[in-house]
Amino acid sequence: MSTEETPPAAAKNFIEQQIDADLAAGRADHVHTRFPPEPNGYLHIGHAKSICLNSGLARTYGGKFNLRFDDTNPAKEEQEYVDAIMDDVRWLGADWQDRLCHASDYFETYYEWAVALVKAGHAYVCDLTADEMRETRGTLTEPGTPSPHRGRSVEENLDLFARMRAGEFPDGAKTLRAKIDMASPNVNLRDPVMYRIKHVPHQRTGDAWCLYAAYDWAHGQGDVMEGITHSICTLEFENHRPLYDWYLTRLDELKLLPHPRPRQIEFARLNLTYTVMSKRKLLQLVQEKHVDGWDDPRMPTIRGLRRRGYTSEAIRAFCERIGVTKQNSTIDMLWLEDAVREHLNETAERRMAVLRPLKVTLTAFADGSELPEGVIKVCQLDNHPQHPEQGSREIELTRDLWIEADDFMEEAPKKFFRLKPGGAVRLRGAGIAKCEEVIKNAAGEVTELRCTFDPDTTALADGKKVKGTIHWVPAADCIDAEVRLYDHLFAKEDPDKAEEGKTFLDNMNPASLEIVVAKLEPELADAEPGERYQFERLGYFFADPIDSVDEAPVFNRTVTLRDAWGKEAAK
RNA sequence: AACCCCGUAGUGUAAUGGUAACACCAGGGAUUUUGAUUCCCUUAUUCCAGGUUCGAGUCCUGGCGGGGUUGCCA
Repeated sequence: MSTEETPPAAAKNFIEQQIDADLAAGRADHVHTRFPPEPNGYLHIGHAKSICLNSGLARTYGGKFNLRFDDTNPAKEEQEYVDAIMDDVRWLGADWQDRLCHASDYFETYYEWAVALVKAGHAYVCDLTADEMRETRGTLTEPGTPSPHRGRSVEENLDLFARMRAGEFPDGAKTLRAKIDMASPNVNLRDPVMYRIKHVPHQRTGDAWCLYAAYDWAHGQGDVMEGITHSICTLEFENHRPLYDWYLTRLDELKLLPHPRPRQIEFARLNLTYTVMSKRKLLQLVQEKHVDGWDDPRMPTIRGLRRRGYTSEAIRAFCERIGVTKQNSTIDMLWLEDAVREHLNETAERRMAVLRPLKVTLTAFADGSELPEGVIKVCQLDNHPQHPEQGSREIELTRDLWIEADDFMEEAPKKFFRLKPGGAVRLRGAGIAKCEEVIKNAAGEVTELRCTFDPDTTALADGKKVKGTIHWVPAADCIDAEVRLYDHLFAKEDPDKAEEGKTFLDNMNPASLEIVVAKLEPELADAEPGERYQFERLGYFFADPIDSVDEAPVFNRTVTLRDAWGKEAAK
């Protein structure tokens, strides 16, 4: 038996605590959650937080999780988004099993319930235009004034509502409104609109309806149709909760609810540094072509992150780590990057690649003896130093090599452990190279290094230890490949904090993408699209699944390695 | 301005009336054929003022600060 202590139970977030309380008090006897996207855009990392939260809650409590499309506004919604959303939710690992739901599945029930509310005197048909309604709603400090149609008889309301459904009136001519309180300090309760007329075909119901439910008169109703117990949403819906509850209470009084009443709980949405999260801005970036589409690897969309090379494990770990509260906060992008580094450090095989090549010619052995014509040494490189079971591969060292231009400095500071004139460095897995000569072109730029080579990898002939190790590829036996180096899309932590007269677009990072033609070790010619590698000392790279072709992979940099030297050098 | 929500190390979160803590970041050190990984150490925290209580980060009142809300969007 081990004497390990049992790990402390993970601290519960406030939602879990409330669920515990509901369970203990008998307000619920199980947990059923849902993720309710509107199919009018692509999912982003903020949605991932909600998906992980909702599906995670179901898993933790042995409950169920639904995917429900909140498709109540056909003017904005498209099938393209539906397909992409399902694919992304599935990729994230959330499982809705056989419960793929749509608000549009309940349109008939919503309508029947609305009729019941009309009959009970809780709703009325209003002829006010949108402008008139705004004018009579009052302000935050002043009460609104009742609509002149507020007192219509039940019979008249029923007749008008039926004719609304029948398509007798043009868009915007009439609405169905809940009769609540025009003087409520909560504006949402000032006779909110339940139905508006839109003669727009719906992607699922076609021309069946010209009447569409507003969010508030749909969401809680969808929840209760599906037996949702805990309806989790973001903070901006907090002021809607009284309305959410009001509708459910009226329906409950009329004994119409098929399931116990769900409970709405709000949490703070995710904000991340160096990016924007609003659907509107993301759409703008795509439409105005500031990025190459929704799946541009710089986008915070799930599709962008996938194309960047992020793993769903990393995103789930990130969502777990950031916690759930009601406090508005902005998470440092470092947390996301760390999560993917952590996962890829464990799983990605290592390879060598040179992003900015500098020619190196080996001229002789360190003892002065002559180098062989072809292969000097067959080097064994571990695919994963921490996991030897992942095997190794061979790279043939020849006289002509490429090394990273950054790994040589003519006038190097004392702490620079790489190559410098007269200095020595270890070529990873090969041996030690000593820089004997620096060749320059007419412009004075370094074009080649001539080095002697010692196949002993540990120390110099004089016994001095070699501190630095650099990566390299053989010049004759490497492949050229396009590599895309991505950085933050925005140069400012908070892109929305723009100067007077400027917008978030002015804060875009001009260096968010750099494309280089890199020299890759021969093994990488066989990289399959979608594979991830660590290019040693550089970062994690993802073989682009769209642009890679046979024998010619294209790599996207997912994230760099942590770089202590970079920090030191920046000082 | 009215209503609602939120204020705990730099950041993100715990502590549920009983010794303020964890992770990341930062700084320092060890190991290392990736300046990576791994390991060790260090710094620093309850917005303010009253009140209740033996005892308050926690409860109450007031202030201050931040966010949300005035779509026939969700």
